[in-house]
Amino acid sequence: MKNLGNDHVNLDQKAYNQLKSMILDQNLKSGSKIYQEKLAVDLGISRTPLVNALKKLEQERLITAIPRKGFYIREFSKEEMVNIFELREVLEGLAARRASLRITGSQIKKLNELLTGLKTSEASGSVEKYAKADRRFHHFLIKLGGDDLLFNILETYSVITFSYLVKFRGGLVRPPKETLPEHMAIIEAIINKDPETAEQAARDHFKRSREKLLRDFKEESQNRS
Amino acid sequence: MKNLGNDHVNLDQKAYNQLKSMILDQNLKSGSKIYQEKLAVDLGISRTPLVNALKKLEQERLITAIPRKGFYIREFSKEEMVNIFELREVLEGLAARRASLRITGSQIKKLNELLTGLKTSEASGSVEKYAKADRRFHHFLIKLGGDDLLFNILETYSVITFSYLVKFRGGLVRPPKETLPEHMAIIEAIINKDPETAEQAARDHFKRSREKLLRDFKEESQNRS
DNA sequence: CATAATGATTTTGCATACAAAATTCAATAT
DNA sequence: ATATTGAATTTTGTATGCAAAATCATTATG
Repeated sequence: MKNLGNDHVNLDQKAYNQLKSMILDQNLKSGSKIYQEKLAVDLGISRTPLVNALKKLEQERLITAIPRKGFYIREFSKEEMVNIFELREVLEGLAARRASLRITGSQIKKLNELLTGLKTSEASGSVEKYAKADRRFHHFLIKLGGDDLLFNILETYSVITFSYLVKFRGGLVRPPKETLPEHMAIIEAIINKDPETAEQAARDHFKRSREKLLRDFKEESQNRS
Repeated sequence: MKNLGNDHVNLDQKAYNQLKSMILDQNLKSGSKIYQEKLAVDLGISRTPLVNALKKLEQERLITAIPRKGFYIREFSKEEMVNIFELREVLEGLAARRASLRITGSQIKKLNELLTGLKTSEASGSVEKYAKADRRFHHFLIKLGGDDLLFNILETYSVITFSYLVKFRGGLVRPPKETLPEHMAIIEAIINKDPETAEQAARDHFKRSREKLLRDFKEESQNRS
């Protein structure tokens, strides 16, 4: 029944993981307030580890804390999303550069498999499938090129991007037809172990998405007036 | 109506600030263990807000947590420092780019004042003074070009860099004579509102420091064998 | 002697208690 | 009907209590 023995289960971590999925799955809706006592009971823990997890997520910006009022699921503004794309532009550029310098044979194989995944899901016409393959690709890229530090930062911002896109865009900023060649360019440069090209390709990819997002936002606000 | 009555002092925040200065001033020496009960009493608070502050500093990487063992003041390896410089290279590059696009007249004035500060302290021959002016300059730069997000990340890593350099290098990676012209180039590009040049100048600055650091580390390990 | 075993002490992880602040809600005044 | 007040209730911030794990000191064993 209970997990006795040496492997100690850390409640902070457990709460953190659960909350994170709940936020991403929209089980906790953005803008809504956290009722600590109730949520703690729901999760089967006390307020202590719950609040620890909330504070951690606050630092990751998935949650907002208002002193003496409580914790709220974060809502991201358009400006913030553009800023996050700008950040990912330079950081994932760095990850691509580093990846090209470090990649091994088996990792090249894995990268090619991910590319195949992107291609077949593009061909299948399912945007959702492509979005998933896209996330897998970026995740592998930052794992490849990121040390602990870089990986942690990028992972956080990828999660935010993802949660925003799923909610407001159906998962993608631009159509697969447009981004597939860009993904191929990044992969190619990494496999060729060409750091400059890899960084530039990754940056271009994000820059285009950021610019598209910005255009869409402008258009939106025009249509509204 | 303003949210008045806000003289509420948050113990988490208080503990966080105090711990951070204690770490930077080497009052808590790197590698040493935190004795929660004792430290809490010293700070005049209970373990709860102390542990909250420790967890926050853990996320900022100034502290390491080992489950079931405790919190320890972090020691930075050489590899990590090089990685941090790499990060700052792309992030402060971004900050410089953004700064050049947004800078106002009064900020230009301030920037020129900081430049004067760098020049006079270089002329004075005091490395310590120059190191301080250097920090003020970088701090202003990331404030200028950083949105909330970018500023927070950069601030954290600047603090780490600073604490490392003070401990192991007397405050600087390279002599003022070498870095002063680079600082001037960054400032000039920002004032000229030239984003590409500003980003490149900031990146070059960090790249050179990173390479110098790397060379020194290599030399060190050779001398040791 | 070194090392293993044992018991005592300290420390951590977590739940809980409780005062102070915030919020809700009913009652009353405008 | 709306605004105001002021209990009653909820929620937060923080301290404290306590079991389980880790560490330390001491003695026992090869």
